[in-house]
Amino acid sequence: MPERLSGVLDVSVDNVIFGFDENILKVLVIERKPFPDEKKGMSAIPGDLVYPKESLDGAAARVLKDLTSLEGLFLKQFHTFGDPNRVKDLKDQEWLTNFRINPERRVITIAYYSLIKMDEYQLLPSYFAEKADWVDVLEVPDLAFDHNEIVSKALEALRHGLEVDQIGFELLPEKFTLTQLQNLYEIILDKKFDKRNFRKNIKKMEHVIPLNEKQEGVLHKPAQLFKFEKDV
Amino acid sequence: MPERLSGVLDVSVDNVIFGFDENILKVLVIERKPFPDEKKGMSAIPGDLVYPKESLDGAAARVLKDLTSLEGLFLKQFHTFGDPNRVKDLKDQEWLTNFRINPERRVITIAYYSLIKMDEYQLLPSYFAEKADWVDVLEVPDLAFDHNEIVSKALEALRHGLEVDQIGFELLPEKFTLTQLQNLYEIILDKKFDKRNFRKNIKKMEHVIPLNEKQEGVLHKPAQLFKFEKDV
DNA sequence: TTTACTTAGTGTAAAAATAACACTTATTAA
DNA sequence: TTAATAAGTGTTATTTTTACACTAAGTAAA
Repeated sequence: MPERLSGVLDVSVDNVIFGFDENILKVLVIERKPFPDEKKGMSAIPGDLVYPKESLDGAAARVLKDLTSLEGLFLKQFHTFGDPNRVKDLKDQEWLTNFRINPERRVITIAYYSLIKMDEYQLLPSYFAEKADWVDVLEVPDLAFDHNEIVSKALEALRHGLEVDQIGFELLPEKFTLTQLQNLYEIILDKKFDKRNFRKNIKKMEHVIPLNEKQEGVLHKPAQLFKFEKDV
Repeated sequence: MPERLSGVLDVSVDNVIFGFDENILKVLVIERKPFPDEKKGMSAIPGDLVYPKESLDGAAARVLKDLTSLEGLFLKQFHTFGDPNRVKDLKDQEWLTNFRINPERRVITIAYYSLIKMDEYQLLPSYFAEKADWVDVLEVPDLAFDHNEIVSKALEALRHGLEVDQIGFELLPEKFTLTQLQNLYEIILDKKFDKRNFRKNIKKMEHVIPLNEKQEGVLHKPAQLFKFEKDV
């Protein structure tokens, strides 16, 4: 009978939150409290251990709320990371010693991503996080553990998800213009589209519905507004 | 400071192994040893707890080998299942009581799938598995825990993977005919293709290489053989 | 009231990809 | 020689994708 072990691994969730704004795509990183002899805490993405009785999706939502105050996001699981040597850095080990009951214990982590409109949410750092901040997706700093790898896999998953699952509409104002929508696609996919062809494609989507309203307060020809209808 | 718990979850891996044969797609299920008062052990897909020092991919491979003797498969992680109530069935609980050190402990499981040629592998059940058998993918029996859900998600992932990642060529003999290849696609995707159009598409794939050889021993016009070249 | 500025909005033609379709060919066995 | 079987092959119509440039509607300033 093979060796049988129990309870020697910890399970965490980590969230890669992408923030979208008219012109840019960012990632949410938190900064840990520094140690007494440190200038600046290490940066990381918001994640923490899963409680014994909660679902993974639930844990992801709770942890995110605890660390950043963000709630109500659509969090999509995309990969589980479990390299036994995920914690290579000395600083990371030190941090674990201070904040975990079993710092030496191996942790596997289930990673989620989400995409939100930056300006609709306020980031309020918590007990654990010195601050929570947006960083450009192309200039992600050195992060704790294997978080840089997690972020880059999340970006792949996000791009894939935008095309396949039509995530993304949540990011726009309730009433949006086609130019705003095109912007969103271009920024996330890092790719330009032809205006006319883009609009032709959108017109095929049944859940993008034209409204009898126009943009107001702009100093040029006002655009028609559209809304997104979830269930068709 | 929020409650912080450690070591209260177990981590397992589960493998959904699809077996392909000229005409059919099957799934590998194992049958557990029955209890003394049972006629027949419950069926399940091969999975077990992860050891403290092994990678997840490594655990998936080891567990699979232990339970079925299959080795050297390409195992692809596709989802992690962690519902706190994964174990609903009374029989499942009973089984855990007999075979796990901490039977009441919640288990999250990282699921993998693979696809192999059935006739190239021999299934040898192990200590834990009464037998290991192939069942038609359309007639999967009631399985332990949430294994039915895992299998159906795996099938989705497989179909997606066949088109996107060109998994699938491992399934064919080293030298194969285009009809065999078409068969494989048709069975896995459960969909018919036009012979001529299919062949046109294959000719675009640089890694499918025609050989100067023909099929032998068939009682009809022998087909040209092709091979699959991994790195282009 | 005219002009300048800004972004919205629109159609067409060429090119590429996909879909539909049926007969001839090479081999073996009787 | 014939019958049986699966292999192999091209063309045309349809659909999808791409490339491309001017006019329209509103605001603000002269």
